Amino acid sequence: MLDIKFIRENPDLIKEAARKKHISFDINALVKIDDERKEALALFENARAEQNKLSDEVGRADPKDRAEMAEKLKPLKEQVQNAEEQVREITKEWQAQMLQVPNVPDVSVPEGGDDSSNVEVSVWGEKPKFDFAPKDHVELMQNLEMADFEKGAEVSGFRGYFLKGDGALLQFALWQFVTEFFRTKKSEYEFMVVPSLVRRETLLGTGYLPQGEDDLYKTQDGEYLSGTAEVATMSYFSDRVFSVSELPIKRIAFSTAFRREAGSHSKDVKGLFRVHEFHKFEQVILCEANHETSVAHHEELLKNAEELLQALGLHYHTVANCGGDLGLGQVKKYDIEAWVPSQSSFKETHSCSYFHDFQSRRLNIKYKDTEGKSHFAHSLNNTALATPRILQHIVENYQQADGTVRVPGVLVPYIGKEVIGK
RNA sequence: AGAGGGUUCGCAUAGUGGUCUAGUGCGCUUGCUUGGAAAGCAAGUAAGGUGUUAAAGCCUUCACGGGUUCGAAUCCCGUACCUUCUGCCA
Repeated sequence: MLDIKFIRENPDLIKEAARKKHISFDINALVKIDDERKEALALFENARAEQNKLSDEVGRADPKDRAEMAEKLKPLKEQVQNAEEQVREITKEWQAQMLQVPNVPDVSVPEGGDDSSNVEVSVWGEKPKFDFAPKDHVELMQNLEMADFEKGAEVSGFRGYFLKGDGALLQFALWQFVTEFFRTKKSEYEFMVVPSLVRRETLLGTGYLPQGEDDLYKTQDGEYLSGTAEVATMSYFSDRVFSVSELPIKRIAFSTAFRREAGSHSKDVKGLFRVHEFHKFEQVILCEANHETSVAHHEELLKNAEELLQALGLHYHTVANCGGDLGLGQVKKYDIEAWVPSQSSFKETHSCSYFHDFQSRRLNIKYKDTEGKSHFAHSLNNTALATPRILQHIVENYQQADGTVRVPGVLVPYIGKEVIGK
């Protein structure tokens, strides 16, 4: 959500934002309906003021005169009701359109319609060299009895999986590793375990709805299963007014995550990369409403994720996502993609975005500055670690000729062995 | 899941149809007082919209959404949430 005043004052910015994000949005229609809304509002407010005044007079009058006076006000009542109805209808349409307004992407966001236009901004590490044909993670993990995909599909459905034995242990090890990482090295991030079962408002607030309806599971009671801990974590702070001294607020939140993956039927159909149910540690920051502050925290979130991947010894690169690959509310996004030998390509492990006040307007998250003036906070988030996805990267990069898998050094203490499969 | 109770200005409360323009206490801010503080006294103490050079004014908000009425915090209906009891349950 953007400020309607800002939208009206900067129509060209909004048009340019829609173009760059490859979203169709008619700003003229919005301005027109906003004019109508103001007009209807003025009409209603004037009628209401008149009604308030006259009704008040009835109240002050001698009781025996009241009935007669009240009778005369009946036409006015009808007028007020009509005016109010008018406002209600226009506002409904106005709100629907306001939810479609794209946030303005940063000038540094590359042009492009989809992820093929994302631009590499940095690379870390090198491709592992194999003197044998590397296997994919499905084969490796099945051979090592770390996962069962057949039974997964049978029990859970398409994209279902079981982790077992060392596969399950590896996931737990990653959770412990990332927990220790934040506890000891990033202690300003407070831990949270947050719900995945969330109400519609939370998804509207974070910007996943109304556009992402198809990607979300919904319960028969009307709640949704969230696709990321960001949703509940951000919503935790909704309707709050912070003092500026409390900012920035940093959280590392864990939850199960659910995604329908509608429209991805032919993509990544095998294995752990794209599943319906997974777990994620998510970094979330709320900070002062200042572009430079947002950018600084964006870089910080990126760096945290990079430190984790470096500790795990995974070769990765970072891309700046192009306009068409940004969500409605995102100002800028970096994806981190780590190397997958079986596909000779980088595959996403992290997604790092900032939103300016797009989310906090919808969620009503404010703070008061030192002068007591209130502002909507800025928000940002980045994956810290998502499992089981990253198991693919680990087992493939750490595989050996005999089909065994070395355990990254930082995980050895949590698994109690250096090689899986011996 | 069923039955009951509840939701009011930061907190606690008052308020069952018309000066509620939401009272009071606490808290907070400022001033007076004081050597300084406390106490006391006084004043102030929400958010959003509209409007304006600025303001005044006006509108909305007593969980949310409808309704009744000239007029709703107050009456009616629905929903959400909290809570108690019962049921179920890891």
